[in-house]
Amino acid sequence: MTDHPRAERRRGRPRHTVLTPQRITDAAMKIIQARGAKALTMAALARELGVSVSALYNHAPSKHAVLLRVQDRLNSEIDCSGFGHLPWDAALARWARSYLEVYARHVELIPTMAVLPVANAPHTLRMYEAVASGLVAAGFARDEVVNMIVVLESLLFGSAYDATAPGGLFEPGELEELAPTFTSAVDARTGDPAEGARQAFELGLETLLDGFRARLGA
Amino acid sequence: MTDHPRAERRRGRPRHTVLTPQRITDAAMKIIQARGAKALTMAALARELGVSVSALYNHAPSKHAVLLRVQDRLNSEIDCSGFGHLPWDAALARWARSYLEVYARHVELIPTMAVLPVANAPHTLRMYEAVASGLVAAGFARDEVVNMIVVLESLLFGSAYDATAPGGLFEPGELEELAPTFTSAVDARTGDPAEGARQAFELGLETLLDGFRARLGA
DNA sequence: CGCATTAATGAATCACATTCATTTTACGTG
DNA sequence: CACGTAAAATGAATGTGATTCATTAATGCG
Repeated sequence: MTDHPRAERRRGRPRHTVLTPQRITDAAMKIIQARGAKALTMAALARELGVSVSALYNHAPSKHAVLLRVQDRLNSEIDCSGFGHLPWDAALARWARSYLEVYARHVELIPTMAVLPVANAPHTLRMYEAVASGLVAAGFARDEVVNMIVVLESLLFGSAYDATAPGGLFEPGELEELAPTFTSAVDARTGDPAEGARQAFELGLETLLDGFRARLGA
Repeated sequence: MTDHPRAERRRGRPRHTVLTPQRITDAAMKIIQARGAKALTMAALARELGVSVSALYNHAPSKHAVLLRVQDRLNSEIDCSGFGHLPWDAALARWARSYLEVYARHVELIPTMAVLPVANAPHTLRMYEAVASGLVAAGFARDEVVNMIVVLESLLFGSAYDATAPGGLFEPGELEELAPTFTSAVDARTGDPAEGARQAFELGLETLLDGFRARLGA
């Protein structure tokens, strides 16, 4: 009983080998990827890690805190590689498309994520730094940069919602005759909801990029 | 016992006088306005109406259904009066600003609202009809109209989130030195978070309107 | 009047997050 | 090596909400 079977390799401070922020986040991501965000309960997380539920609360003050770490992990997947290599608008477009892709996979997290403070989220901060310095280097005014990011993120979150909305989000149903023009506009849209959402996103993105380019000239 | 004390005025089908969709929605709105969306529980709703919780389930299949009715009520407050009177872009701007105003008052509802199907929501449908016919009358292609609406709504929901986000959404905290450019961009922003959000919304709105005008020319 | 339908009720049930008192474990020190 | 301490882990509550269900009351219709 003086030594235990597993995990006593490296000297120094092994301490808690099971419940580390890393592993908790790993397990949370695993659950989300396998069974969706709804399946991420503290009980499921504990089971995944082979500990009791209450043990988690020694390492994370709340489920919300766990979600913040998950978000930072997610944000690290967003492609910021364009900034510094491509022209600012191409880099921004790549970033936005990648961002959409990541979040469209986890729409249920958006309500949590969208209100999340940036503090103590290193990957998130690194991402914003890449975008902000790309834009500043391109010549945008410092006080515009954050607003540009907010606008693009808004478009993005909205499109991500739309992308995974249950098929007939815009189907007027029985009240069709109340809204003939709108109904015909909906019918004129493409059938695949994900494709429709992507088109809306592209419309918004390109329109915004045009506007930003124009603004940079002035 | 052949007649009861209250509410037996009009002939025809008075039936259930207490729990009608109207009154349930009224009570829900009252609670939300008084104590916020978090306070809207089935228990609170039942208490407000003076009935038991389970009684509600005879008139609404779920809380979600109640929220859908609330949303339709909210949407009826959005100002669509510009369409038909003003130029399309002015009408669209008025609509979008009013929309933002309404939802910025109830951010907690957005996650529910944003995924809500339009079917069986008469006011919502009336609103979309006004916008869609305004745009079609202005000369936009039918298959663009819905995407334009989606884009504006995305911007709008995003800004509404941002508008009520806890003060330092973008404050980098301890990790400031990781993101110097971003930090200075955040500092260059206006102090009041609601004002900052409004500015972001205006930036997006005006940029989009410019783009839409250009698109109409081509 | 009697029956069928609809409303309303209170008492479960279920799913979660979170708290707490207590025990277990690990580790450095005397 | 024993021991004390602090961190880690535990299981058993607790609390909050939504939702279900069997039962009872009322109401309108033939």
